[in-house]
Amino acid sequence: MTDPGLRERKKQRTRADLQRHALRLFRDRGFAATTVDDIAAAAEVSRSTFFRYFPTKEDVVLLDDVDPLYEAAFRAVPAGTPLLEALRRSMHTAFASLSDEKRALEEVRMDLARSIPEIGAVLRERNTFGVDHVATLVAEAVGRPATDEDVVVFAGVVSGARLAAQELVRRDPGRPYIETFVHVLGMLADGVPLAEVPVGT
Amino acid sequence: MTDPGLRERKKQRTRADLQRHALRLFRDRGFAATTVDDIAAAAEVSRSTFFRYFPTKEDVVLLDDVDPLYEAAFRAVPAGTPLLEALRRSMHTAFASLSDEKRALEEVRMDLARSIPEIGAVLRERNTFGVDHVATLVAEAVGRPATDEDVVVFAGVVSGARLAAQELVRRDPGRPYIETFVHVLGMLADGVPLAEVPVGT
DNA sequence: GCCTTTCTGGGACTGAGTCTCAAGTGGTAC
DNA sequence: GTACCACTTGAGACTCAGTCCCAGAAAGGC
Repeated sequence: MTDPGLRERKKQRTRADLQRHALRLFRDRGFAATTVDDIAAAAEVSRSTFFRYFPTKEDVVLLDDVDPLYEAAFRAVPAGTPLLEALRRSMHTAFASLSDEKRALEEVRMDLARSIPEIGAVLRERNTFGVDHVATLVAEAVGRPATDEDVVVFAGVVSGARLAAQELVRRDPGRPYIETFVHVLGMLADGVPLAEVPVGT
Repeated sequence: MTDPGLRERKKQRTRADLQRHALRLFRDRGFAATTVDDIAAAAEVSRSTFFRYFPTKEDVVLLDDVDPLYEAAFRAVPAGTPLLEALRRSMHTAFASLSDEKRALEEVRMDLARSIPEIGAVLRERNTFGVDHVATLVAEAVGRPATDEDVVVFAGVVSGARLAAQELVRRDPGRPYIETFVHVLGMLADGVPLAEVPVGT
């Protein structure tokens, strides 16, 4: 927590500049039509520098200081709360604590994730809500190994809930993503919907 | 169903050749170390031709004649079967009906999906078990619109179950993928595991 | 001020993916 | 069989993502 030093501050600023300009360009011209050269030029650094900060063009969308908040909120839920409810509540409180600026950035990221499939895929992969990440978190919370079958399946269901939320937003744009996710998690508390409904006419 | 004609047969053979050689090269040298030129050369066609058959290098892994079988099996489940059980059973029967050759091809595809993240992501995206695809299928089976919230959430859970199965296989290589998936679907019939377990020590 | 460490810019290189055009091959009608 | 049409292929040029390397600039410690 000591003074970061000039060098470190410059790096943080360069990284933030690159992301800011990149997201703006993606939004205005589209992802494919924006080249890395364009982004580097807009941020007034060289192409080389771009790739030093972000391994790929997709990664610039992934830079994220929101995910840690969800995690912290989850760990802060009082002991004794049922697992699914704990997850649902931590999503809610973490999102409520975001600044307007962060929330706007989050919106753009989500838009891109929805409109550009590759980005959506990468985002899901590396996000807080990837299966193995949730499994690790949950394992810690309930005091079981992360290899436990129940833990992994629970984590899978949570990831699935997120996929469902994204799909619902995709079909009804304008619907707020986080609230939808929270809502879906609530639905699952009553068991898997439709599981017992008979198929056929 | 009439005679496909020489032209059509040639195309099918070229497509199959490209996939066969590509998967072999991927397995032997790795995905990144195999260039499209290598694949085209092995299949004795030009680079241009490769891209006429497959839009990207990843897509060559996705060519799939197995998915339709799952779908057909699902539609063939007797009316009245509970939805989750119907899905579980159709997975089982469809996989049992595969020829040894197809099953081996399926193995290689699954290996690649597991070891190369980008492929895994694309596979999940376009697979039979993508959320919107399952939602469409389920909507038809239970006679509800595909936009129904319950339908989408159910579809999300099924996709999540598949993610969990993949994760379990990843942590315990050698475990058969399809059987694991079927097993996970069975677990969900009793509700979401751990949902009510309290968090904290 | 000087020396070391770290960061940047420039340029060369590989490979994916797109496009265009000319030549080849299957289908078909006579 | 042959002549014509539609479709398919091969070749080459081009753009852009991503990697590598090296020389010079900037920051930190003394």
